[in-house]
Amino acid sequence: MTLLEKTSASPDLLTEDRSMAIRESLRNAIIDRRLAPGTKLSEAEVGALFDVSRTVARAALQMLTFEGLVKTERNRGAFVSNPTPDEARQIFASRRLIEPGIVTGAAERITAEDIARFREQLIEEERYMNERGPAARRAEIKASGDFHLMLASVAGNAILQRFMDELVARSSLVIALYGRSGVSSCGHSEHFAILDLIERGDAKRAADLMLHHIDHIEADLDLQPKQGVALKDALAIT
Amino acid sequence: MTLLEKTSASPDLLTEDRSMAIRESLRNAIIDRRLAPGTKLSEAEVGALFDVSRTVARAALQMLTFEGLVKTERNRGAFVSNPTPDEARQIFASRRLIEPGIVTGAAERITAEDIARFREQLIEEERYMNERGPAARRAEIKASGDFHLMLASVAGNAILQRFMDELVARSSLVIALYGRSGVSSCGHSEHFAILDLIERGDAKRAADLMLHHIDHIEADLDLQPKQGVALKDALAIT
DNA sequence: CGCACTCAGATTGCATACAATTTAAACAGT
DNA sequence: ACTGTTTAAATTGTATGCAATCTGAGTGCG
Repeated sequence: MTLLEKTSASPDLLTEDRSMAIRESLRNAIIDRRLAPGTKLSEAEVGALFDVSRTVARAALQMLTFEGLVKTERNRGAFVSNPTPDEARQIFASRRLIEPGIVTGAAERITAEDIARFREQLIEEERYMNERGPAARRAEIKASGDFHLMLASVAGNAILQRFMDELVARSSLVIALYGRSGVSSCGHSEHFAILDLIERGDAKRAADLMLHHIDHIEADLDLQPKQGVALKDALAIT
Repeated sequence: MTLLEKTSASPDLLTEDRSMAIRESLRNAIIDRRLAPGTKLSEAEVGALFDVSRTVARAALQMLTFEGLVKTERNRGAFVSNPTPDEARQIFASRRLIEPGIVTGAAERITAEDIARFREQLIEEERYMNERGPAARRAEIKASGDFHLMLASVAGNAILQRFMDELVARSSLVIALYGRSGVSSCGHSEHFAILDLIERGDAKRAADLMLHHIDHIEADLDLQPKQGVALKDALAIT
């Protein structure tokens, strides 16, 4: 566990919810892979890092467990999730159901200012795409997810927004684990195209394209159930 | 807070997760309205009822807060959720996106034994429908929700199943709050029809009917935003 | 040399103690 | 009487202590 920005960001109203802040910080660390899947998150360690008691650290870990970013085993502790290929498929199946609805919802309610903000976001995403190195790659995955989250936030359904929060976060984990290549080179242009269709008010086509977009993301994954027979095979070979 | 079955049910493996058991128990109490919306759930009281410390009670309340069945305000405590009409609409909008997918998933994977179980469940539901009294009404709402949950469980997507758990629970609250009449007299026959279509393998029509079914449930609600202008109006009148 | 066992260290589960905050009740002033 | 203030009770937020459990190194035995 190395560098975690302690989010001294907003000392205002939100600040007085420390377990939430820790959750946010760990969440970010997980989704852009500063914390690798399988990493143990001991209560004492997390508490020490953020200068709180185990009680608060524990609460944060519980929340992350609920969102599926962390798996806890009784009497053993909390670990960064290591999604299986099957879980990955379920994540994307869920997104295929929800995101077209998000898009049509967003198309109805989006404003000109929203669109401007989206364009900015997409340009930033493009910047990361053209950079090299693992840091840029992580930032790219994060930014790519943020597009979907922004869409969810303008769709005006808090419940779906929360579901998407979870799904996008877990997708980032999956992409980092199973991603094949220069991931979103194609995905990025699709973001632009989706935004254009929404701007034009063509919700139907935008939703369709979103479906394809999700297909493309999943198609770029290498979801072989390697672990399932690993032991048997290993024994058979030796 | 009156009678909460202490679920002495399974003293076996599952037993060693007390906060989970408490969550389950409170959850049931909330969705069939033994705990009315707005009721305060103090940590000490919950702890005393289940004979655990505040720590464990608190964890249970945190989980319920995450699923939206309970709202907690900082330094004030936890209260049974009192969903607004707007939240209600969001809940049903979410279900409209997810449940057709659940149905098609279930249609692919359902077995003959599953179908038999479903039939049993529907018959039990019918029994409650024909009884009188608030207890039967509560049982009816619960059983009606269980049909949707069983569908989700055979669809084979753990994530969607969890989402449905939350949505169905919150729907029960909404129906109890805003329900107009002999709620699911129509809804029930639709359950049968949906099951029949699934059995025949006609996933498309089953999904369509599910959509209509959700529409019918929501149509039976009285979602006037009464509170929004209540104060202003009250002042204007006097 | 390998295997099982034991025991110490570390970590989680839970209860409890204390500090911070809210609530409402008593009280005083007008 | 009524309003505003003060004060005490109750409740939540957080830290910490103890018991239960797990892990792994060391040890003894085959």
